[in-house]
Amino acid sequence: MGRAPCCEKEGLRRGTWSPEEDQVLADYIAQHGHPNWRALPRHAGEFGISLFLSGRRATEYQRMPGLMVAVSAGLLRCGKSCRLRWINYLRPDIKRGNFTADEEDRIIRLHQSLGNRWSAIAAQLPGRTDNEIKNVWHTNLKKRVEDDQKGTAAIGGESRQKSGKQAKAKSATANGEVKHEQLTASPERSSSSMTCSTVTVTDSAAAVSSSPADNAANTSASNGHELVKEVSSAVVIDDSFWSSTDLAEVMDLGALDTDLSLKMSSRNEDMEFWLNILHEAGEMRDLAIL
DNA sequence: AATCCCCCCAACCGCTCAGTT
DNA sequence: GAACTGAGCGGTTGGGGGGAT
Repeated sequence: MGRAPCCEKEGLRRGTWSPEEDQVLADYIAQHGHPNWRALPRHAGEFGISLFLSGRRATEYQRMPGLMVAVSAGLLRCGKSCRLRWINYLRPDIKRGNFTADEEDRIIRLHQSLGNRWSAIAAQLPGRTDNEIKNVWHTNLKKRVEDDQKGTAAIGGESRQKSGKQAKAKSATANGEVKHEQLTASPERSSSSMTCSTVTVTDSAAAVSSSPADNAANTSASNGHELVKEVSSAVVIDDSFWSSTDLAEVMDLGALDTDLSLKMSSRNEDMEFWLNILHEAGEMRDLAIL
């Protein structure tokens, strides 16, 4: 008997995750964890709706219309895709940015002893994912090792440096000029393990937050491609903040500004507007599933 | 300025393994 | 022990950015 697919393929989104999807997923996992990846996409959608109805994500929903669609439709992703996105991208403890020379050397040594067991190698490098290590091996380290084995020391030394193209891209992120694709729901995405890191949030996201935790909640939850475009003035959060703060705590939805619901209550017209969108999006979901 | 081409990396696919019924 | 499910792992791919021409 053939193995059943991990999920229904029809109606599911593929490809790059949108910031809205990231937020739905991160919100849900921060609150509920991920006991069951298979069921997570549906539950995440339901949870997102409850957030909307409670007004806890008022600002985000107003700023990101796509978020409502993403939420109301549920996460139209298979559980496997959600798991991968979380593990490789959204997890709070992921260290982003360049691999240090020490990390690269460790990867090479570990690869010599462990082979292509990327998860085992990743376990020895806190903050690094197996996928990331696998990528850096195939794009950089493998060639370096091969060159070294050929005895071409000069090339080997050269290969330690990123290619000019890559180096430029990385330096851009180190300067806080986060590229469209490279901004992720993980703040460290824009940081380097060797350099400073910055986190940018929009004015609106910062405006509704009265505490550092709230700021972080908005930052963690609302960063995304579109948000970068929208940045008019950045709020910079130091690396130390992220390293000392647990995302689950940061994203404790109960800790969000309690005045938010009051703010929402003064926007009954907006609520009605969004409920209409919710309704329409629900119909869209039904169509997608069909 | 336009086009080509290389390279990076996020994400998908298919498989295995472990747990459950 | 068989059947099935879900999680995790490693290989692979394709989109897109950016340098080269």
